[in-house]
Amino acid sequence: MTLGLTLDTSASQQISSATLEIIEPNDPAPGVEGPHRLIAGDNLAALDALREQAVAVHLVYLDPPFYTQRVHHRTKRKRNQRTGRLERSQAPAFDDRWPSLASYLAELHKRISRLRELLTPDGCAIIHVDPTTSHYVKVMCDQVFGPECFASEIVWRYRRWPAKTKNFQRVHDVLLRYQRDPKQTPRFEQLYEPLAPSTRATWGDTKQLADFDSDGRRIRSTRTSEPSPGTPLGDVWEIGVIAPVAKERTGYPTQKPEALVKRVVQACSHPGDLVLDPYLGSGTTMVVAAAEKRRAIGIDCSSEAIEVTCKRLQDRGVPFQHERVVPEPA
Amino acid sequence: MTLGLTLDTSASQQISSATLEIIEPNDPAPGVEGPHRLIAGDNLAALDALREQAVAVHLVYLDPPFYTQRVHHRTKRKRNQRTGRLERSQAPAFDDRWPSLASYLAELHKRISRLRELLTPDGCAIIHVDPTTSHYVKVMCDQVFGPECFASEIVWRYRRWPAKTKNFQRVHDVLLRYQRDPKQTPRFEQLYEPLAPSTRATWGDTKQLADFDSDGRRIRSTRTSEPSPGTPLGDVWEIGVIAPVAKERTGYPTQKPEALVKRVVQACSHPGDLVLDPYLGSGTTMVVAAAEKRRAIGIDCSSEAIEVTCKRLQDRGVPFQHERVVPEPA
DNA sequence: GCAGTTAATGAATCGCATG
DNA sequence: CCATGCGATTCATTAACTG
Repeated sequence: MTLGLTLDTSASQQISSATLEIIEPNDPAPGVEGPHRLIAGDNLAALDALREQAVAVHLVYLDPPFYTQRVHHRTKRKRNQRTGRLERSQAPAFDDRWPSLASYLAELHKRISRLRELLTPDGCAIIHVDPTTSHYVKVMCDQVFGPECFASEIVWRYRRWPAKTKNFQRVHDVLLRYQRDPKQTPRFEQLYEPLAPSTRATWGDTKQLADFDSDGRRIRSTRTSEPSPGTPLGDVWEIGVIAPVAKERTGYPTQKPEALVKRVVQACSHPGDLVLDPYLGSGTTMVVAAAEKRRAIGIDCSSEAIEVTCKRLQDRGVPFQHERVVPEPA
Repeated sequence: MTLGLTLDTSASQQISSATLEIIEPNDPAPGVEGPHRLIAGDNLAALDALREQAVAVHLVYLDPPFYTQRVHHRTKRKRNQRTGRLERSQAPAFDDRWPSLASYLAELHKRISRLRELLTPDGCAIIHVDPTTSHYVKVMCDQVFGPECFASEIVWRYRRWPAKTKNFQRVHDVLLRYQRDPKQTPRFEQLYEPLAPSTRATWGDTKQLADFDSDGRRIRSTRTSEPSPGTPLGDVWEIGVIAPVAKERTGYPTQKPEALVKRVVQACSHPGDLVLDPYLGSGTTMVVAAAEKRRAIGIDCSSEAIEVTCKRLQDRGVPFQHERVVPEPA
């Protein structure tokens, strides 16, 4: 028995020779290495072009389609001038239908193989999936990175309306984190979360100190007066989904909360670093990277995605360079 | 590329012909179908023997070794009579070292294939793993049950002493739930968890009701006066690990909290049902099943496990039948 | 201004109607 | 009869409004 399925990855190695054409240039701020780049077009070709440009990224966050076998739509709202009523229109944003799980994984494999090569040795990639595909994606990623490069399975726990089902409500997504080189000290900024209520009740808000007797045996810990920053952040994150009426909501489907991406960016990169998102969607990664003083490259083939992101970056006053993938004739 | 690894499962089909010998019989309580059964010996042979007996179980919970590549020890505490000091001794409990991940999965595959056949059509199996092996185990289980039988990835989130690492703290385990037959209405008892604070603040403790106007358009929801039981239980469970000094602690390694197993038992079985645990360990499943008025079968090959469980059941006044696997000469 | 109240609505799943 | 689609369900959350 082979585990599950066989992927044809022979095509994974063929490098395309597309180039990136600058539609609207933008000069980086003084002292910064380059501008934010928004790239419209196929991410596979774009990644090859970035390799040609010897781009080195510190963090990749990718939120690929989840193998839902559905087309996802963008919702636009408009107030009807005559009636004064809010009206909604729908436009297809991306197509998540696949012939098979194997074909889905094969396409993802190509992208992840290339992403890996763009990473700095201390960089990492974070792949956002859901618990119906996460296991297959993890096994596939172990092949790309090596199992020893697997760093974390992060669980994003959210709250939402209940579904009518004789099963436990599905209320989590999964983020797989891989390091490029496990021998390097990873680029990692320690974040903290609040102490558990039981800990605060017993120990207050100051650090505990483990104590040992003369035989090296553990004895009762002592309270210190040094304030505790909280407990080091775990791999289960409770962050709300974007509320239906929140200002943050763009109408782009599958939009992820800024709070989630912000945590990824803060923990896995430093200010000035380069962050890449090859499935940009509504542009959350670029918005967050800019706010956190990182430099961002975002890629998406959906014109709806590019439109939403452009608008969002402009609204925030984030300057960026707009580019386009140009396939090279063979 | 094949995904990860190839398992030799040809041996999985060979059914052994072991029998179960009753060491100490026990009559079931009146009106109950049979006694709790504690079976010492290899679980593979025991499962074959249970099949011979046409045993049908409603729920399987299994907590197999996690592929830690270590031997795990039981800690015994004793007060030294002369010095009055607490002294700890260690005895090997189980060996979790494997030649390869493939061999680990192959052994688990054999057990899970047999477990599946013992399940009632509306029954389910819950496999407790950790996030370093869960993905491979899920892919393997998809082969045994069929991917459409996968019901839930349950995340057990616990709190513990932080480790010093340049990574997110690992604070979760994974429980994979599979149904025997997805066309059957699953045996599932709806449990609830408290409403989110924001919901209570806005809506109070009563149910909301969606409203629609005459055109079928959504209008504002109304408050009802019917009290809400809470929100249907999700697939992320926050349950504390057993504290190092808790009464519940037996000294057996990898012991799981009763609260965790209780939730599994309450949600996935009814009173009077038969619950099976082929990696019994400290006996938590039998203790919880008995307390929840379910009937239990526990199997373990470790004499330390059997000893701990016997003591624990006796301390709780739970009567049980003690049996032993007797390999049949070929 | 601030706090408390009210309004608006996403989207998972089941069950039933429809083709 | 099987596939498809739509209606019903109902927490969770923030924005807007009100006193």
